[in-house]
Amino acid sequence: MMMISEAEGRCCYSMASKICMNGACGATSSFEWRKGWRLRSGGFANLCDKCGSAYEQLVFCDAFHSKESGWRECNSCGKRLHCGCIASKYVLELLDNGGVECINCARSSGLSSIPSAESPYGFSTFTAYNLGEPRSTSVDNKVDGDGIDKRRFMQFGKSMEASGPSSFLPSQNDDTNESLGPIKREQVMPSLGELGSASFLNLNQASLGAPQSAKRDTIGVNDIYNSPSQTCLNMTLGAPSGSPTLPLAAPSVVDQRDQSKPHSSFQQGQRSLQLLPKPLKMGRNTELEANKDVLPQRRVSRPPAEGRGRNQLLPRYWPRITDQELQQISGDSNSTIVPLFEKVLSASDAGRIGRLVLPKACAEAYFPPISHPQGLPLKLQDAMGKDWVFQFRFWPNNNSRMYVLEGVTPCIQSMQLQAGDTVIFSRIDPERKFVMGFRRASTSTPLQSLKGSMDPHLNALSEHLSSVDAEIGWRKSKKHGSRTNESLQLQPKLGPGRKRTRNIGSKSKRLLIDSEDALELKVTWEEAQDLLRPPSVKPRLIMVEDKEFEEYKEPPVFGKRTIFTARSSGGQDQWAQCDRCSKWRRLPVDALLPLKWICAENSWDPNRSSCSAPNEMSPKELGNLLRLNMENYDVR
DNA sequence: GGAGTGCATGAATAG
DNA sequence: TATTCATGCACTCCC
Repeated sequence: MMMISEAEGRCCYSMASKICMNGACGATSSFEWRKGWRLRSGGFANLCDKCGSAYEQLVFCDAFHSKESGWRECNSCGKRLHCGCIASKYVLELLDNGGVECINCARSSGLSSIPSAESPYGFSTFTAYNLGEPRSTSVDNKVDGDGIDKRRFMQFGKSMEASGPSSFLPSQNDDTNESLGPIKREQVMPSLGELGSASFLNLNQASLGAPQSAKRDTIGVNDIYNSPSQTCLNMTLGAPSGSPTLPLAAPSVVDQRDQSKPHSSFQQGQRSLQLLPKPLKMGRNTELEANKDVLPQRRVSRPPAEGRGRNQLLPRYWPRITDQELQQISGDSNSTIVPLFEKVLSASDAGRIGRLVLPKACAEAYFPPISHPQGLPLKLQDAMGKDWVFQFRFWPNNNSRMYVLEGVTPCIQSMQLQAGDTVIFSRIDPERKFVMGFRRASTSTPLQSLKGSMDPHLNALSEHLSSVDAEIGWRKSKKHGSRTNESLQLQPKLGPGRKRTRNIGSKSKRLLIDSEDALELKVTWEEAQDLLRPPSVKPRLIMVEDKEFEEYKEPPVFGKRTIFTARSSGGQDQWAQCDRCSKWRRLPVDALLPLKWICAENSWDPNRSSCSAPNEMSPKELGNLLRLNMENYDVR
């Protein structure tokens, strides 16, 4: 057994991974390094079970690996330090020129931005090692910017992937080093201070050939944090600008495999699609399908591409965005928009109380870990490009946590959101900026409204989504175009928040809103009116709160949307599109169709009661006709 | 008295 | 059965 270099330190929680030095083997073995453990005088390295070669030890901080991960050389003293996580800010200072200085040099030169206040977490010192040059064993025999064999990381990633996220999230329990047992998310959330200490681990790569070369630099970390409450998490992270602000946390974890295999969000989406459940049913899908040329893809839920424990996210929180949109949004830009999760606003969320309850799994997967109920300020950009700072915090709840964003009322109001609308949390990479889009409940067409944003990417997203909105052909008449005042007026007497909730259905909202099947019915009142085909009996007109309603003895039924055209000779025709072949068929004006209708059901015109029958008009004529009449689209 | 805060409760859901 | 999460509600603060 080989002795790993002497080290001492404390760790929040971390995954120590041993990777076989034998490139042909590449086996990985990992063990958990738990908070409070101290490593002294080796004992971790041993021989690979697979091939007998010595392991190289990597200490792997699960929580905060960033894209800056890698070996960096101090501009001043030349010391090479492993910058493996955000917390390594405290051993490395980013310089304006993109370089780094070790903290000692930075302090000597007065450049260090790291405050000297006492850490509230009681960590006094930790030990950093100058481990010399990391060896390259990468496939291309080249030390890349990370300085760590990418292939190995990929293998490591595979190993991690295979074992699942929870398998490399050891317990954070201070009190015991006993068998880990089931790991609760709560237990693996490091405190800020813990994260600070975690940086040590990323410095602690022992080199087989020269463990004796390790020089010790004792660096105080009792000055890492002033106080958690003073720490504002700017989600615009990763900019190597040398900004003096402390990048105290990453907005989300970037898996090593994600780093080693960079891919666009579109690609992520492609990958994710393989995991998709049944496509989301949307109201009007019949028409949308029939218009494949204008809407090639359905809006489907996709599992988020990254994040701690993303695999545990419930599908209801999967962001719904099409690959086409992602591709176009990503476009030629170097930036990619990574949809993280979305949430349908509850009455509480949208109410004046100003608290938006975050799904626990999402909060823990994508937002910075917090260990104190007071949480952290979290900066997000809204749909208009305006920055907001919310308090991201949690409440203890039944041995668990309840995560909330506090202070969201102004933002919610500025976006004119209400219960039932969907807030979509995304991230723009590589800027790693969190953005908050939304989709109105009043329309199932994409309305992640980001128009007017100062951010070109947001604008691109906005423009695109808006165009998709138009392209979908889900015509909004003028009376539908804006947020439907009528639909709002359905609840005019109800104040915000709780009382309206009763109408929404309280807990049953999960059925009413979140169910993908139910989304088929997720339309505004006015849109619903358009979809209703009242029986051909004369309604009785009644007045409810100054609104005129038609009352029928029999319930209306959903029918297929058709269009009506005026003949030059007078009279009207009704046109319906076959759900199978997409051809338009002329029907009697009084024909009532079921929601799904195909040519074979065209009992009015035997010559066109088959999908193989040609269109009645040339495509051009039909197009003109439809275009003309779409403007006055009359749905019955 | 209204607004804000923090925890408790219990229905819905997942495992 | 455990967990999640929407919401109720008691308490405190402030005008």
